[in-house]
Amino acid sequence: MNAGRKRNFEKDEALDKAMRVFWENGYSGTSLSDLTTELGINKPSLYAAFGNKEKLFESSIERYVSEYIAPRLHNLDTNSDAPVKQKLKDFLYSVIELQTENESPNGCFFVKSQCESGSVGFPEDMTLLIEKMNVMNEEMVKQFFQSEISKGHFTKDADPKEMSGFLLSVLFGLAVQARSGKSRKQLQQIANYTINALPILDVNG
Amino acid sequence: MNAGRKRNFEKDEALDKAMRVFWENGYSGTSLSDLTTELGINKPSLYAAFGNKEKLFESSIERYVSEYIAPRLHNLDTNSDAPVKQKLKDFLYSVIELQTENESPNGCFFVKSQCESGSVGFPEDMTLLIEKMNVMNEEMVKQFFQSEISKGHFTKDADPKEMSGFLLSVLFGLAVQARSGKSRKQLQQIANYTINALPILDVNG
DNA sequence: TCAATTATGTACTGAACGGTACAAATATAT
DNA sequence: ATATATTTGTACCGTTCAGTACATAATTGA
Repeated sequence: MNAGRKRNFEKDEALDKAMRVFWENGYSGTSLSDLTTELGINKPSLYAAFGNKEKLFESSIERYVSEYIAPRLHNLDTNSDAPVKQKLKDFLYSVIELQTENESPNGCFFVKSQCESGSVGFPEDMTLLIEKMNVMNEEMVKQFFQSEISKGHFTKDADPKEMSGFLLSVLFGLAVQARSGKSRKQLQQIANYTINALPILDVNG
Repeated sequence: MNAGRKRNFEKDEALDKAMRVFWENGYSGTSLSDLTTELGINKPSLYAAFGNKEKLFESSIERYVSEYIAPRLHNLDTNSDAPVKQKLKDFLYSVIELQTENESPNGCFFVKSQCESGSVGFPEDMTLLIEKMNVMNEEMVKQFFQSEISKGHFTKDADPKEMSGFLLSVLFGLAVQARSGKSRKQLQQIANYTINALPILDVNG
């Protein structure tokens, strides 16, 4: 163990709280006072632990993606041998659940950040990071469709790129609607409608 | 004509510029310096003409909706007796054109504001205003589907509420994707895919 | 025990924030 | 001409911003 006084907060807990503050208020909408108040620590501790506001935001969004997005995408790809329809429903419903959970802000932190990126006060590095993560997520969704098509679960002329673009649009749209207060049930209706709109070949043919 | 010195800028032009600044940077991401620099006027003139930052934002979003959104929705409802598919394509394509125009910021000012609303620095009045406008837009899209269903252009079990919720989700999603730099062509593909996913009854039966 | 190391709390920095006071400039009405 | 009304430019207000200096407190290794 190294010498020196012990930190009297859990770094991981603090990061989790910071993520929620940014998720609620965005980067430029969040002040250091907001953060120190919510995290219950003071500025020197925050800077020692996380660098600065920008670095803390980057850590927050990385945490969001690895904790909330990546597992859901991974589950979509590897979720047993359930029918496509069920896989998609599980995936969309779990995203909707996340977007409407009472313990965390409405909507999607990642979508909110995409909307904020490109603004003057939004650091270029953060925009690039978000872009990179977005490409990775797209790739995973595309691979899912590719795999399902190759297994014969979609009509033969189905295009994985088109379908992933379409599904991501709906997902992003759901996030916006969740942010504006739409109920879980309303979003689930949209999800159901979306799934039914895909050219899925039923197990029965 | 009233007495007093003449204003040496066009109020409407200035509002248009302000709208674009907010559209690009959001409410909390825009400072008064950003505004006065871009508008080419100084603060006392801005305050005399538009009240304050909050009022100017409200005027900006009202202008955005009345200038860019409302006409497109109106056109969707009244666009001659073209086939539904064509009406929807015209509508979605014109929205995509707006979201990817080089002369204005990428994405949709309205969607960006919805994502920002609910944040601590975002005035309650503005959130309510946006909510109200959102309900109106939803209503117009729903009425379009209702009307088209009653004309027999959709399958009989089609639900106008579900369909409008779905279409709005895609629209919002397109805005997010436009903001993150997707090309016009990519967005048009998604639009085409969406239209084909709707249970439209072809003119030929 | 005591030097070295790390975290904490307070108090501060210069810059930027939203907003305004006030005098000079410019227009109209009489 | 002159009183009145309105806009403009400058210079300022108090507050908050992100970030830091520094002294004190707590922990370790020797």
